[in-house]
Amino acid sequence: MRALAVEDDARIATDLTSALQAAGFVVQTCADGEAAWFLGDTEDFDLIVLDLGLPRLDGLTVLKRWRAAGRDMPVLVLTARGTWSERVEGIDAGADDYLPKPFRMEELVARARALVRRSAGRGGAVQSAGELTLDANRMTVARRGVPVAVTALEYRLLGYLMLHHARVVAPGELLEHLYGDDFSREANALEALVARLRRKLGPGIIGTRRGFGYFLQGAEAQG
Amino acid sequence: MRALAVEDDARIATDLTSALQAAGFVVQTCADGEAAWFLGDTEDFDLIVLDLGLPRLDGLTVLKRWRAAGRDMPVLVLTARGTWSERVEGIDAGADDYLPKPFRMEELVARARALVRRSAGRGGAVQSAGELTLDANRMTVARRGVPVAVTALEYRLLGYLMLHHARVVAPGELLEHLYGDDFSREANALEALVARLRRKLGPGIIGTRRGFGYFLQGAEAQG
DNA sequence: GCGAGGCTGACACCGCGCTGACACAACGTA
DNA sequence: TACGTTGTGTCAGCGCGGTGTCAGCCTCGC
Repeated sequence: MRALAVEDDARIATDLTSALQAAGFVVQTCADGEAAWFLGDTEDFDLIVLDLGLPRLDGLTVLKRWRAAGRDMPVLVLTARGTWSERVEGIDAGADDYLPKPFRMEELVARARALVRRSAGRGGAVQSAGELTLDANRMTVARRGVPVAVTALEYRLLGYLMLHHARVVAPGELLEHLYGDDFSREANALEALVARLRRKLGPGIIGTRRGFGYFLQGAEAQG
Repeated sequence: MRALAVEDDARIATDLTSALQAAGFVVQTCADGEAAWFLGDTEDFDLIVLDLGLPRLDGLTVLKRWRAAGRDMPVLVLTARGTWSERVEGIDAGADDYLPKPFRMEELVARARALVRRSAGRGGAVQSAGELTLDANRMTVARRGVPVAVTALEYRLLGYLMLHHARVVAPGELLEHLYGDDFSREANALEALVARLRRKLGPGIIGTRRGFGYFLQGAEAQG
């Protein structure tokens, strides 16, 4: 974990550094707004602790510029003045958390850890098998990175096959998953669906085991 | 946006509700820990405001149980006692933010909004995706910098889509977060809402994936 | 070579999603 | 209180995309 501590009071800066280091961060410090802005914009930090009262460039301005530039690292703001309107201002400028001086180092560290933990927990719901990639967020399908337009039903079929990509899935099971208890469909509906999908995806994606069912042709080539 | 306010003091609960509603949340309240635990575990909220002093089940316990169950919605904790050790305890239990009583409703709302935005990985009060810009303070919308007059409901729809601008949002989810548990509306209400919004914003902003839902058309047009 | 299971193109149908018109409630105003 | 205004849900209708059905062909396995 890399942390940047922006603080012009040398004593507080020292305390900050040692506290963060004790919590496992690699700490870099800087003492004025211009330098902070440059560092935060050009380098990658897992956390920034930002004092608002800074020489050369105000902390709030620095923060706003980072956010305007699309930098979204967690920023913990420190300020001497503790009025509520100040705090609202800081939060609206894009601060992730706020701590009024004076504060206990234990609390700062706890909040720092919480911020980092939270920002780490953002992942994509993208899964892939073989050449195929499904994006559950955008509901899109791609083969070798080339997007393929699929309908809702086709997507669900692919999703189920990918979920069980290591085995051959029986037509009955697929029908049940796609349509639930509604057995009004003929078995051919599934075959038509697979055919359309194959036309869109090209060969080598959906395989057939005659008499057993369908499977995703991925890493493991089934005879 | 759906918010749950857990607060046993009726007067504070009322104030909370109206403040959050004014900020565009659909608010549900409950007054004891058991009910809060159940609601937070079974339903989907964009934000939970949690008082620690609760009858039947302590707020901290409720929070820990949610986290243990893998529920990761943003939780803003309120407490009467403002000692720093208390705060550390709350944060370690999984709180995303902390506000000691007494507090200003303005600050609570600012923090609430910040939490919600942050949970989607974004910073400031002004957020944009593609050509669209939302200002959470003024509740205004602009396309390419040109302001567009939208109603409260339209704004909330856009806000939710922008919060989840990377994914396709199902109609059911939109209905739930726009109206809460009130299922009196026909699905067509949403379609009408989207239609009106599209007329105001012009084409190329709100996209449809037939069978899936709606999404914000940003830089990336889907395949 | 035969038969059954699987594939495919054509087609029809259905329902999803869009739209304009209307109804009605909430609100401000004269 | 009566009246416009505004916001929003409801309704009916419609176009079209998605999907099931069908008939016929292909192909695998014996």
